[in-house]
Amino acid sequence: MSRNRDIITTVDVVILTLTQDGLCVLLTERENAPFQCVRALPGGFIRPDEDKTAEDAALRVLAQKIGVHDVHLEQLMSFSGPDRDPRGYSVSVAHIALVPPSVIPEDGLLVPVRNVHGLAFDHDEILAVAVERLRRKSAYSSAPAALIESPFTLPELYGAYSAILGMTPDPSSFRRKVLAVGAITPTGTSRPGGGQGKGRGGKTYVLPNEEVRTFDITFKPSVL
Amino acid sequence: MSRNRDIITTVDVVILTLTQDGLCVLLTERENAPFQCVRALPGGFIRPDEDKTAEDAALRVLAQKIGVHDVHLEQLMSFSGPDRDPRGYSVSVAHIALVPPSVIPEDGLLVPVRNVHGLAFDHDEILAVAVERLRRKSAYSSAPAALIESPFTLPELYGAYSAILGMTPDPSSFRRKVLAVGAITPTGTSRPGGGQGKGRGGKTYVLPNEEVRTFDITFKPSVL
DNA sequence: ACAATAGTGTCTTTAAGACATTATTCA
DNA sequence: TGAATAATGTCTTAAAGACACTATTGT
Repeated sequence: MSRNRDIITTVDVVILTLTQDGLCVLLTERENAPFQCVRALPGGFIRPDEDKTAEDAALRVLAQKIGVHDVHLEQLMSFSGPDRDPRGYSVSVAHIALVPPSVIPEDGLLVPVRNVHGLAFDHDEILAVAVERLRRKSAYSSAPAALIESPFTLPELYGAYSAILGMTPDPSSFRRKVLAVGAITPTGTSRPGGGQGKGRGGKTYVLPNEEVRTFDITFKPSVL
Repeated sequence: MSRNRDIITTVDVVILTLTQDGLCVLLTERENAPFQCVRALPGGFIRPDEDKTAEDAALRVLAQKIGVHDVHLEQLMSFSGPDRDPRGYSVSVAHIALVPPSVIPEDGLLVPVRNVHGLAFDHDEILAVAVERLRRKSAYSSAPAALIESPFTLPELYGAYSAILGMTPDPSSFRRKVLAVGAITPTGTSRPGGGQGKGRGGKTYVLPNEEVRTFDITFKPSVL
């Protein structure tokens, strides 16, 4: 009979970013059993004498295993059960991080989420929950701004929303709403040369306090 | 040096309901150390050989310790650290349940949340997070309907929203929105005698599928 | 009949969708 | 100068707030 203290406690992190290939997740290839050589979310054991909290454990794992530092983590949810880890009954506290592509290390295994399947453990499910959470949150917050380089132009931000929501809000309404609600703050400077180096340049913005703001309302698909 | 498997894994449940005294939480008085005789949220160890998941553990604890059955649980978040439980480093997966008063056992320790303080462990904090979550969710969902007896009349539901949001939306707009969005379904029957046995009776409604629905929009305070 | 509560109708106001128009930059 | 993109303006439409009004029930 297994005792409570035989339960394995771990953390996993879903690091999401947005590239030309759409929404991507940072994965690792497992070096050891179980699931050796299989792709997985970055994660590891909680070390009681090193980690004050599960979030600390997640930050430590990111720094040690994949060289990602100083990211804002949010707790996603916990996953538990006897079968999710072959080593035994486990509880994993999953976290989510929204980062711009520049935070991803050069040698990082960044994969478009639509191509991800067959991850180790129950990481396919964790990823699905994370993506679902991001999509929901994007409809009523500035979350997509956290996935792109800062500062950014309004058309760039619009593109991020469109990519994540899978729809195109009316550009004019989009501007009005995002600016009215104070979700982003102008830097005062402009970027020459538009997105692809063509056309008019755009004013740039940043997230105030690097923080994602929530709105009162939800973006709906435009008819166009 | 402590090993990962020395971590204690538990569940805690915040059972919320709405009475004449406002939002209330169901507590227990601890029978054993630590925190003997101190009030706490219902909770207990995850038993790997009995509980398939943390949620199962929470349901088992509710059934065994306080005689609450068949409630819908939602995961709140996990709390972890070396100091939250004097027995050692612990991870607790906290859950939240929204129930009508009738689900609370006769001998249950039901306390208005505004009077709650000095709970065992970090349960004050867990309760605060749960209440915050309920308040947020109430602004864009039918969550308050889960806290009152079903079926209910529209004025009763309106009262639930007002109590939880701490504001009074315009009653007319409230009706329009709640009905338009299909958040509640009419039973076809009416209740005689109004709320306090006076005045006109009201049509009654239930949550479709007993499920809380989310809206696209947010209730704002009316000027009145 | 009257008091009390439930429910409806409609005017005003706000804000979103649609889309034409103007502005700026680079080749 | 023209192509490409950024930004603004304005008309229409949908929906929320305000609030007067009607409806139903119990005493």
